[in-house]
Amino acid sequence: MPLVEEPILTMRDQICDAIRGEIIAGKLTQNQPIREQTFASRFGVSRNSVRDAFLQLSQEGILVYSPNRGVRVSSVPNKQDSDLFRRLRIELEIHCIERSLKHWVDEDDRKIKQLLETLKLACKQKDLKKITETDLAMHRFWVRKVSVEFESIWLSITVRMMIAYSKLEDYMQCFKEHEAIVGAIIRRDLLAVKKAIKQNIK
Amino acid sequence: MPLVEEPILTMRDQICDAIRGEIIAGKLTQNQPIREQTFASRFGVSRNSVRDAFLQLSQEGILVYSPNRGVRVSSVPNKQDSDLFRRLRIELEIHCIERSLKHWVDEDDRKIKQLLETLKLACKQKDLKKITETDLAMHRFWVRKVSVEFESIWLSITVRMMIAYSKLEDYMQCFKEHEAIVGAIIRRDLLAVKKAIKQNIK
DNA sequence: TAATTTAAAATTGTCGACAATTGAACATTT
DNA sequence: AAATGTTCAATTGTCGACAATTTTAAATTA
Repeated sequence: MPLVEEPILTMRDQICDAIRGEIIAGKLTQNQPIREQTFASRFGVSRNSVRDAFLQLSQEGILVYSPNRGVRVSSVPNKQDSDLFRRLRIELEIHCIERSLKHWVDEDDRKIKQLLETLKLACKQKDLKKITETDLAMHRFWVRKVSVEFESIWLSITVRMMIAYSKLEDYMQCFKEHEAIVGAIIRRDLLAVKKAIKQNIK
Repeated sequence: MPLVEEPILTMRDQICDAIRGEIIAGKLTQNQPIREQTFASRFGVSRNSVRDAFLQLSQEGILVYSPNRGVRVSSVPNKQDSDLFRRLRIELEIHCIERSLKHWVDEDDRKIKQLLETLKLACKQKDLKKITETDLAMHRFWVRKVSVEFESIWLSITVRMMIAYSKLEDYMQCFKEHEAIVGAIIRRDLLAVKKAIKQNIK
């Protein structure tokens, strides 16, 4: 039996992750309507399960829900909103990383290095879906380590900023930024972590 | 036809509002399990609609969801978390109020005064459910006026802080704080608004 | 032809039924 | 007696069917 229980991934969560990934990777374009049946068929489940996922993603903010009219991909935030999101996200992540470092163990080092390796590979291969997935997973790691309470707030802020992620140009830059964060974490250099986080979140 | 469309209140939203109200007013206690069938019967709808509401409230953070085990009322955040929530909420609300004041019309003055009157009455009557409802509605007013995008983020932060709202002791203090905010808004005195908001959110 | 009305198809909303899972009470084993 | 296994009731998860609503297309009218 594992010391720390792995979170159970429900069908809903799997569908959410898939749709979120496609949106962030730019496969589903802005304002494009998304049909329940389409995804029900794709995942081989009933519309009901897809509805649950749509509802969750709407609450998350990456989808916009209109009664009787379904959901569509949310629009990218304007500059003013983005700036606020950025400030909120930095404050949240720095808070989380500061707290999580207090209970950081070698196993965490291993996991975060592993994620960094995955990111490196994805950046080399210019695999946008993989890049966004891993990017999200890394940040999620230290947020979730503090509390699932923060995770949903953090996620709803972060996904909005990432809707336009597909416009990312310099892939290796993304890797370097995360390399800086991870390096600082491993050295337990909180100040450097903060600096690296601020440079990455923009 | 109205100039500004009133948002359609779905069955789900109505159920959410009801449950949220009961939690904030302390009728549903912390960690108490909440059954789908209970609320399905109460509202005279199928479990499915209640499930939707539970899911939304889980994403919002006021309920905690465990696969195959349903939902329970979330625990009140610890001091450290509360402090962060407070900072995030202040930053969010001040941002929203600053922006909404730019398009503020007399009709908005009227509406906000009306809400203040409702709050005053509720405080006098010591009607906790009404107080929390109106308090939430007032802040929601200027957040929603900016964008529904912010609303869900703001709500998920705010409801967590309000789980312990039922411990409120001095009712009239609550009214006075909001009177200060509304007064400053009507004078279009942004600095005073900020100050009043900071004093209220704690 | 353009605007309006009507009909249909597509889509979402709600329900009841049943399967899968959990938790609790009870029985069995060591 | 403590630990383990078993049964059963309660609860959640998933599905297909149909109702309600919206969208699209066609028909009608001016």
